[in-house]
Amino acid sequence: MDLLPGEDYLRLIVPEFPELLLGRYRLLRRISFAAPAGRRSLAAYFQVGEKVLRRELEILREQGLIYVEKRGITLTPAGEELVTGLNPYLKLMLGLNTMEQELLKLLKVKQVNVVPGDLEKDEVVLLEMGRAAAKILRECLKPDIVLAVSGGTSCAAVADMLPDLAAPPGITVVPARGGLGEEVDYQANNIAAHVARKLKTRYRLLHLPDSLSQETLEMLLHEPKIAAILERINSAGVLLHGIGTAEDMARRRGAGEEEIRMLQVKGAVGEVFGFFFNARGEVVECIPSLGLYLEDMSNRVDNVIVIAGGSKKAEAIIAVVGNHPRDHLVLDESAARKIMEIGGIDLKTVSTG
Amino acid sequence: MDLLPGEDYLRLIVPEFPELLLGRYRLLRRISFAAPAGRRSLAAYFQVGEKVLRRELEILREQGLIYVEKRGITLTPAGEELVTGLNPYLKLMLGLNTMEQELLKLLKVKQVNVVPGDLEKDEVVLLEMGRAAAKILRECLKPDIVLAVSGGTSCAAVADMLPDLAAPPGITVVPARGGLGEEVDYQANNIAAHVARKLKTRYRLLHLPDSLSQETLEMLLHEPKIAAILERINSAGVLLHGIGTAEDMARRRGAGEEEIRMLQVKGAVGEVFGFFFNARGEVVECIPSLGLYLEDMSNRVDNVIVIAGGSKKAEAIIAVVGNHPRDHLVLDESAARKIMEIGGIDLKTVSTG
DNA sequence: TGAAAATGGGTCAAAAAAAGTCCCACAAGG
DNA sequence: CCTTGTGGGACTTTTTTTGACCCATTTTCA
Repeated sequence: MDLLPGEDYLRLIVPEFPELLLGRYRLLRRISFAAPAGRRSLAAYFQVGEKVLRRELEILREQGLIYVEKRGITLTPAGEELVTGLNPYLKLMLGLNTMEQELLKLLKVKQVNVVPGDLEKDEVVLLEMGRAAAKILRECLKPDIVLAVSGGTSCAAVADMLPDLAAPPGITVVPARGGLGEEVDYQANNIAAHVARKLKTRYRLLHLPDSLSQETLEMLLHEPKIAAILERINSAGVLLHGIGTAEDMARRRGAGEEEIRMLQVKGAVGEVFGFFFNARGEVVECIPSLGLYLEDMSNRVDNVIVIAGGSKKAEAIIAVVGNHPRDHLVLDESAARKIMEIGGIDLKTVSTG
Repeated sequence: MDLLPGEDYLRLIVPEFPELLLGRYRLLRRISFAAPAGRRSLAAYFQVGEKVLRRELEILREQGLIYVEKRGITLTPAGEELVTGLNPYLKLMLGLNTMEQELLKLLKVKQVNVVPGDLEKDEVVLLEMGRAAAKILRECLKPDIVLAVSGGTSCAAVADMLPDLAAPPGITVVPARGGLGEEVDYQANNIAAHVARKLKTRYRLLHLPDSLSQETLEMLLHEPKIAAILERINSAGVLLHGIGTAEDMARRRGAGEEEIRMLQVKGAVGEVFGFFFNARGEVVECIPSLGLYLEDMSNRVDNVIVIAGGSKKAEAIIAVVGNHPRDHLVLDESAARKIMEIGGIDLKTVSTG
């Protein structure tokens, strides 16, 4: 008779517990980000009847976790504390801790952080991931280093969730690579600036037109100002980047059907600031631009933080993080599960909606 | 924002959880002791509709915790493991651990063990207490010592729950005191024999008629055989005894109304093998008999284990254990709560039915 | 400033789930 | 062999849940 962890006992004897816990946690989390949230909008968000939501809210109100006022629903201080403080226990309950252990073995990474939920079903998960990555990022920052950030919604979320508290002095924030044809909100330049503002430190941008020819790039490379910035970028001590699926990123950057088919033929599954990888982690294509030289990056950058979520990115994450050493990986539960599935490891844990 | 223990978080966000957990735990515990148990008899036991119980059983069956067969309901191995293994987590959840801490401060005792539930409402609790005390008892046993046990239902439960596994060699089990007019099943002699059989060791009994005069006792004292046994008893290295309320014990031993009124006048609240105590722990009356000399007992006995349950015994427990050093105290949740209430300490914990 | 939209609260009927109450076939024990 | 207790099934009644409203108020945006 070996003693299982108490969480397993709880799940055995009260099987409806994870459902209740998760449902309310997601509700509180949503309120936390969407406050003041309306009853109807919440019901619409969770695709659930208005009355069932009302009952849940009633319970939360009785527990003193939410204020429910004319203007909407807000978290009480107790609710705020709960939604942040519950996280480690929730991870334990969902078996995410053991999942993190497994991912450590599976990938070339020193630390894994799985946040509960599915980014594709609940956008709040992205912000939670951002919060987690932001915490790690702050711990990596040391005086006088260069922090390089990539574009994408994930990194934007990190910037959003960074508390605006001054970082160690002398830090410079730069984009990892410039001119990749992203939407402006998710451009590396924009995010670098955003992060720098939050950290109350300086930044340097790399403004490049999209899709330049190789010759033009060569010429730009000799421009003193650009060369100076590139040098800064390539002396980065911390790198924060997201990972995209090859197809999505190609489309988002305006590739034609022909190019996408070429990528498929070449076996591209993942993308990191303009470089496309196949499943073995080899660069099979890249968008012409300037920035970090990916080839030997892992040797020079002290801390590489990767953030990516959603089950559709599982393959891409394996391709990149499974073949290139990284220090920190932040992902969501659905991506983690998918990676485990592809990796042939199955855990008997509760599934999250 | 201080981090509360996770259990408090769980109670906040899923307030119906303790109810579910406790209900099913009690159900499993009952099945464990009453197996094979019938659906109707269980419903009658818990004073609950047959259908509600049927639904609970359905859930437990789905979880693989019970076998439900024609002959009745039995625990599966998983169920057995759960009902024993869940205990520490349950105590944590109910705040019994903190309660134990408080009782340690309040009473003169080195170790406290509070078992969940109310002995007066659920007889199974007595057996759980017996199990807990039995475990402690075994740990106290060393070769060649004398173990003295008192009478009462609580000590009988300890004997019942002792696994019949050979104890260290040379142990002698004796009754703490003889001839107190108890019902035969709960007489110290009987329990001593029962315990000895379980421990596969020898025992010596002290057969005395009830209610003897002081002169007769003096004479018996000089009988060589009796003197020899008394010497054994007073060399006890381990003492296990229960505690009774003064009134109950007086009645059970056939006292008249007049005597009971006298006890009340003298302020007797508790009783330990024939000695009646007032609230300050002073002996105010005793049933004439032979056995352990209570006065200096605490000086000579290495380990004194006390077992008592039920809220009505709270006063008696305080009187005895609050004034005389004891080593181990096993009690039930209801007694513990009542003691805390009398002691002026209120914990905000969930109440158990 | 004013209208439109969104808020919580309340109500009421329909629907679903739960609960109470049987009876039945079967197995065990005296 | 019969009595007693067992689980399972079926049925009705009751309770709860749910969905779909409307209302008064507040907020928001033009």
